[in-house]
Amino acid sequence: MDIQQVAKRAKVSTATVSRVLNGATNVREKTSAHVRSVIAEMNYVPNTHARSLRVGRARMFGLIVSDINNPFFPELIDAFEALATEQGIDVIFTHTNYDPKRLQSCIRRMVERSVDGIAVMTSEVNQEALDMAPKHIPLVLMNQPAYTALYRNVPVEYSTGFREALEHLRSFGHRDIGFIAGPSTLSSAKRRHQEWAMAMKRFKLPVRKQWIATGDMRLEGGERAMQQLMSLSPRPSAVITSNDLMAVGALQAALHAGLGVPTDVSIIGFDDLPIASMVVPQLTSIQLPRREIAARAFSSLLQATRDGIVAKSEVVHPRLIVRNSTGPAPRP
Amino acid sequence: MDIQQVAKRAKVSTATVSRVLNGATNVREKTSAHVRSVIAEMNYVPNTHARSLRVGRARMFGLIVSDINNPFFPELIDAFEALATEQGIDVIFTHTNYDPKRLQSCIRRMVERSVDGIAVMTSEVNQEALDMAPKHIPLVLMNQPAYTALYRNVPVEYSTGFREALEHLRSFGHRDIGFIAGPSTLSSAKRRHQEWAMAMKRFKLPVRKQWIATGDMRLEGGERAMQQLMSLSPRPSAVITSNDLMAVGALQAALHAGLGVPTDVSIIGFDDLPIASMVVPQLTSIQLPRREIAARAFSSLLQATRDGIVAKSEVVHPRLIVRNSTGPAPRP
DNA sequence: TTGTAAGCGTTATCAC
DNA sequence: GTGATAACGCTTACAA
Repeated sequence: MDIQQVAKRAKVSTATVSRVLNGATNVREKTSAHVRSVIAEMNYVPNTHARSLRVGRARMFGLIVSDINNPFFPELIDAFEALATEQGIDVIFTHTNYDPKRLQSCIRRMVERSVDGIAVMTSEVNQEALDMAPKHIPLVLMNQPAYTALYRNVPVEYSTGFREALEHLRSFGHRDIGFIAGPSTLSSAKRRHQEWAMAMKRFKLPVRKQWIATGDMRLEGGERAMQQLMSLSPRPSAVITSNDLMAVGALQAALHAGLGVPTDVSIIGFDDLPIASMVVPQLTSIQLPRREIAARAFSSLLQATRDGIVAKSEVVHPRLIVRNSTGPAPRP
Repeated sequence: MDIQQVAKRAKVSTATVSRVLNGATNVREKTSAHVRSVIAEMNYVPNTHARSLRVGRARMFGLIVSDINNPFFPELIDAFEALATEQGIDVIFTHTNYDPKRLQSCIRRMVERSVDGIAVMTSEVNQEALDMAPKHIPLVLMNQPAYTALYRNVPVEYSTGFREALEHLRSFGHRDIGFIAGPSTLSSAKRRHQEWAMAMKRFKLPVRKQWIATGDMRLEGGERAMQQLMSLSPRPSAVITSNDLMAVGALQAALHAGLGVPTDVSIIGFDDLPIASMVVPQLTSIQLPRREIAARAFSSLLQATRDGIVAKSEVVHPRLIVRNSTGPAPRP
């Protein structure tokens, strides 16, 4: 079933069918209507491979994330896909499972499909993998300041989030603020740790080594880190964590240790995942606006394919979502 | 950059390059090695559109789910994609947001890309949408007994899960068991409700109308439904819910009402989402084996494309994951 | 406004 | 073993 058969049945040329298919204006309305009816009647569906081969563009974007099982990503994917669909662009999607080798093969496969652009929304990237993409395919990265020279970027200004968090805690009278960091091998975790420390200094709050614990970014890690922090004397009256999963773990550890949240200790997470509003007490969390990140990435790619102009990389700002895991500092 | 240039540079014909690319055996090893080195040197990547156009198959499967934001799906997608990658098959992925109209356009877009098979892993399907796919493209559905005549199917035997759940509760001395159902407009929710009722009858447990409440499949709905059930007298000593989100809501409602879980009331969820093990107490839940569903769907499609034989649709069995939200029935 | 025909990059057939 | 070449289904000059 191809355009020839439609043409024959409609008694026009393939060129005319093609014009109708692509909404060209230089077709008599009567012809167009007739062709459309034949198309419908025959249940004809054009072959995208032939079109892409001919046109050189595929009307397709690649989207790569670290880990679809990480609740951070589904909403990002959703938003990206919605925007793409709106523009008649399909999304071919893969994830790397945090494996740099896989990033490389992901990009390669997308290049083979000659996608028109690739959004690499992983927390880690490496030059070797990015090199798989020829220069004419635009790439956009998520918060990778180190690569802005060669690629588009969606920068995330973590500091805004920490500033809001510390303001919030300070307004409740907290001064003794601990941090549960992620492994320093993860660049995003490292960055969050640094930004927290900088924000603390800016607010002239004491940064004590022993009030910084490290977890594995998972619930259990948060639990253990919190146990450690809560066994100290003096111990922090508030704890900020590097992600929500560890915050949930910290919450459970605190409750388990007989401490009230937020009466004895306040907890702030990072990411604002759906889980944040499902635990009791609901978690105050620094929200990374996932839909906004997706939107910026998408429009950056779209611009690149449309007119080749490099978008100004507008910065995305996290913001604090206040719920019930934060409250006044306990009297000493 | 195409196969011609590689051929010229390697001083062979395009046919030979193509043979090397596709691992044909009838190429002298020396020639093959030479061509491969030229390919590497030139950083040549074959064009999949041209190949698909010529070969007629795209080495690509379509995967459609209801809602990527529903934590049920990411693991399914992950598993499906992993299997596909193993076979050198790409996955083009979309979601319908539970919109039947969107299912139709999703399938249409996949047909345009001439995928080799489509996994429709939505809880709802409709004939009109499925009709978009020509007969030569195999479709596999998830638990849609009504469509098995025309399409492949991954049947899910809900009853196993409910049987295990009721056995578990009965061993704890529970007889008064309530149910929080989903809206009967959702076929999966309806099915779960029916299966629960049938299992109750099989165990000769009393099914009381007032012990069946209805929620919206979301946390809030479970909360309200549980409030309703807990205000009854007598009230059930255990409650099974139609999904985990409502179970979490029910859990919170119970705790909020001053009832201990499981000391005063036991709760069992359905799906075994990640959240089930993150709440306190951790939720006992009927697990739908998502990876297994994905695997069955994938291998069914693969078989269809390989040898056209219709796979026996092996039934998937849910099973009970026992955690801490269930315990002995309270003494009356 | 419509038709003709070349060509996009592969692979498969046939010849050598 | 290797090479020449005709498709695959579409879009787009160019011609009419």
